[in-house]
Amino acid sequence: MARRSGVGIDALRFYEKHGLIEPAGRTDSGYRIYDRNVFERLSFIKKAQSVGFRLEEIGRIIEESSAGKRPCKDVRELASEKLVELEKRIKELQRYRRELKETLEAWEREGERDGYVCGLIEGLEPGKPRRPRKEAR
Amino acid sequence: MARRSGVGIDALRFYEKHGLIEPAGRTDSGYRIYDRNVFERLSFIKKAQSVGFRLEEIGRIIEESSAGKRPCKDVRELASEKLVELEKRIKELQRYRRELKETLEAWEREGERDGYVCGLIEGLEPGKPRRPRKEAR
DNA sequence: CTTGACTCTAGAGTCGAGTCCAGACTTATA
DNA sequence: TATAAGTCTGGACTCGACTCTAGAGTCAAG
Repeated sequence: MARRSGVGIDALRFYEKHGLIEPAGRTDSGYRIYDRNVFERLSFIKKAQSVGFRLEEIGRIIEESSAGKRPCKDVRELASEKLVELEKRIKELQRYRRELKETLEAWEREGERDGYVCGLIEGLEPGKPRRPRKEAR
Repeated sequence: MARRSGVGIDALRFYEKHGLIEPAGRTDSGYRIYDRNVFERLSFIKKAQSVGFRLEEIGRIIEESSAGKRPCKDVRELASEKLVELEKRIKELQRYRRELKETLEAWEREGERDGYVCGLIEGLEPGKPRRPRKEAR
């Protein structure tokens, strides 16, 4: 399943531990048996992640769904929130991009500038710190 | 200094521990004395962070700078890399936004859809997982 | 029957940028 | 002088989504 889904064996077990998936059964020797449901579940998880849901949220959605509720209402609310967050984040990053680009261009035009450490950076307008993240692989 | 710079006393000490700042001295009782240099250093750090440098990179820049080298060349290289990363990241997020928005609009038009867990999400095209980050405060 | 490639488990480690803690001390105010 | 509020230290903890480790068991091919 790890090979076919491209999810990574440890990730699979991690999902299981957190209630996101459940193998269909075990062999006599204890090996997990996965079926098509799990494959679909994984694809669901990937898609949900790709639009910004955290695993914990995905877990809640799945839970409600198997409890018979239609999770779509909650999903929609969650998704609207995600959208707002996403737009904020994009604006922020675009601001950084603009600043960085302008700075690089100014550098091209002017050569090195004097500054406390490096005029390149000191010439920037003050900005809020940004917390970079590790990228998905 | 924490109050005037808006940096947070623990962050200040964290920077010190990692060689990014250095108090000008100590009082008899051991209290740190900060001066204008530190204030400027902090402002440098904030700006560098805001365009995507990690503390470790900022540290290297400062180090080279105090070793007498002009770090601007390295900074420019680093900055170009940052710009590329930033643009990649923005494109990615824009894709997520588009997908999420379309999905939400489709939901508005069609009402709930059937799906394995929630048609809302299953209707999406496959996408790479995204690792959400904790936002800067 | 051995070798190598796989799986199992529980639990620890990773990344980045801090934040929080306890327990001891210092400084300012009433 | 008592109290409140600040600071000192070193180290542990946080977040999210994995990833890695060790040590043991299993499976297919030669």
